[in-house]
Amino acid sequence: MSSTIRDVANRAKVSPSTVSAVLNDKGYVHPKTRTRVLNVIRELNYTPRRSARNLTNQRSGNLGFILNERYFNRAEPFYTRVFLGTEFQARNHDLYVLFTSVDESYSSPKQLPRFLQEQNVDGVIIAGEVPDVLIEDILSRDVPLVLIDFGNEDMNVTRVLIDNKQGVRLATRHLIAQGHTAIGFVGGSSYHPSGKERFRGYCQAMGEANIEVNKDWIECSDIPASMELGDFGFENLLKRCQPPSAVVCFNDATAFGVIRAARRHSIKVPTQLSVVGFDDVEASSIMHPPLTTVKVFKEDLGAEAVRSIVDRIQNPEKRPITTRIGVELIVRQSTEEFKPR
Amino acid sequence: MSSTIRDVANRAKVSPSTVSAVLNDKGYVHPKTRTRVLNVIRELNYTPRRSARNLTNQRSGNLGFILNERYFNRAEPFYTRVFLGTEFQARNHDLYVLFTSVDESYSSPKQLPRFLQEQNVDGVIIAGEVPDVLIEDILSRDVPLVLIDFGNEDMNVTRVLIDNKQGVRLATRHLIAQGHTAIGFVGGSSYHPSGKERFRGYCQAMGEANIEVNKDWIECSDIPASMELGDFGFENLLKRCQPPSAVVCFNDATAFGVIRAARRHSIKVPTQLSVVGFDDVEASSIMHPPLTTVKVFKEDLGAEAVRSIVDRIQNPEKRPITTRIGVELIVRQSTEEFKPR
DNA sequence: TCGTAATATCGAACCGGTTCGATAATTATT
DNA sequence: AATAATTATCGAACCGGTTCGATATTACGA
Repeated sequence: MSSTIRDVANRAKVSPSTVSAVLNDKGYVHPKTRTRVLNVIRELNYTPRRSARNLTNQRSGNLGFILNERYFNRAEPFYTRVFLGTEFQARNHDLYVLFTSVDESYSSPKQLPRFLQEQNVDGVIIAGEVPDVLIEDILSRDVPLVLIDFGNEDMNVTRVLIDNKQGVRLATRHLIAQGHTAIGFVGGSSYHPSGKERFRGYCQAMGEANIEVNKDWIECSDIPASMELGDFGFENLLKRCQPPSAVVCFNDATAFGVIRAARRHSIKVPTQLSVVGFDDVEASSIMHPPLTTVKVFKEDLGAEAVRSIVDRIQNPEKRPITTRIGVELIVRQSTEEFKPR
Repeated sequence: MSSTIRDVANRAKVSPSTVSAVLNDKGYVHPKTRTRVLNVIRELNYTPRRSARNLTNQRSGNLGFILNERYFNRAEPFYTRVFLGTEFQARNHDLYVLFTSVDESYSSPKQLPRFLQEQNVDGVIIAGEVPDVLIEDILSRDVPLVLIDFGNEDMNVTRVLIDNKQGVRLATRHLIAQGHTAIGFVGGSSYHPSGKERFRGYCQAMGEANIEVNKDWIECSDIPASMELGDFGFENLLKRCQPPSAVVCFNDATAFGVIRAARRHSIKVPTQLSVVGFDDVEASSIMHPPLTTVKVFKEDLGAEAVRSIVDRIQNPEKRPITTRIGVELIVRQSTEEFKPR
């Protein structure tokens, strides 16, 4: 067995409490004693055991990261990166991140993630959409909670959001600057707050440029954001009207779907149709043509969520706040200057 | 504060040890007492605290999952899924998975992941290539270890591997069945064991069909498996000879690179060049044309690794074993019948 | 009916840290 | 020089479980 604090204490001829004081920089320790203890610590290659620390400190040293089963199964590259961001930042706070998924059908506290039942987390980060009941159940247990890319004002929860409106505004303005005026929008239901915001960004940019929005160009269905959403959406749009010269999409997956549908109709991207996405997932730069998109700093979302949750753990009395993470337009080759036919 | 085992004990008029016996199905407990205790447990909504259990049980209840920083930064969709597989299986064993990355430049035990220093894991899973020293350092600490898709025979470590040879054999045979004979191979260095095995699978399939392998068709460079590998590799190949009619690639990323290079040279995929990948990452089905590839059951790799590590934890004396996870050929549209020009 | 075995429950000790009040030693104050 | 304040160290108790030997009760066999 490896050494304990008492081994160190014996060897350094002090009491365990003194060793503890050295380890945690607490109370009075004579400099001479301190170095003596530190030397023994080095000699024995001693590190306090996590499980022991956790028990006395009445904390678990873990953060929970919850993802909707739907995203989980798809291994959504977006949320994966968000998770990596939390993991990275958690190290700075001497915390670990426990990952789990929660089912769409969540309805009772009995289905709460294991780490909550076992009080094995000091706080929880939820990424993306989950059932509202889950959020309520967590809040009612007085576990610090932070939502990433989800939640609304009246939930009274700390949130870390994407600057959706600004992102789509940038994307739309980019198309306008390229001479496009017939600009469509393919998005999802307005249930998810991001959906609403992104649509607003589109409207705002169009308004700012005094371009009238043709309702036929707008396609919002209730399917979750995905390739299918883009594919069916654009297909639907084509049933109604002539294709616009450019389309703003809810996210990259949607854009891939739009491009697929366009290809089916022999509409060339970007020559006949400019397409812009949102997120900048890995595939976007691999695709042909590489996708013009709004880059979301996914790791930053995660990192900021950890910062927020640590703040909430330390100051539980503080009111919940909302942080927005900036975005950046990445111009690639799925958009080009409008050429009248 | 939430209730403890003593609260339950008091309420049920038994001693804590009896409650513990009920919880763990150990020793003799009268059925009547058992139900009484169980009722109180339900009433108080009691769940034993993880940190307390961990301390007495002298275990952490955690598994460590280590990924090379290189893969980590790219959020490799492959290893992400492997991780998800471990997480999922870990639940069945009442374990949590702690994720971390380790730097390419690892050289000293001081750089060991935090969870090892703090003895916060009962076993470690390493996915993909890492510095050999890291493996040695972990083994020398007597921490159960399982490697996924890495390691060789003389390492004497439990491994979970992909059936690489069979996979590439299937892929190559598929091309041969389509009438191709000029079949190239674009792979990486033979340092990674998978690289070697996949190349062997190609050679074997060619041999079995009595097709002579033209060395010019084979391109192996030392770049890590990536789009660049495929791009440069195919570019190099074209400098040497006429393009083959089909190419087997080390993995999907490599295949994407080959397709990019082919496009640059106006070689149409699949009309003029059939391309087959390996892994079946998400992007492969999104691409145009959708990639024919060898599907690796990534979650199974992770799940099997957890099963192996649990086995190693419980039977440390057992000799390390190697498991192979099967593969499946997924035919999409990046390959088609050979048409002589 | 007695002795032994099986059943049932308990209390104390322990896991490896941290905390905090008690105490001792040193220094400052007047 | 006596007292107060500061510095330094310690020991015991505690966190919330589990373990295990001791003890009490019941069942069984001869």
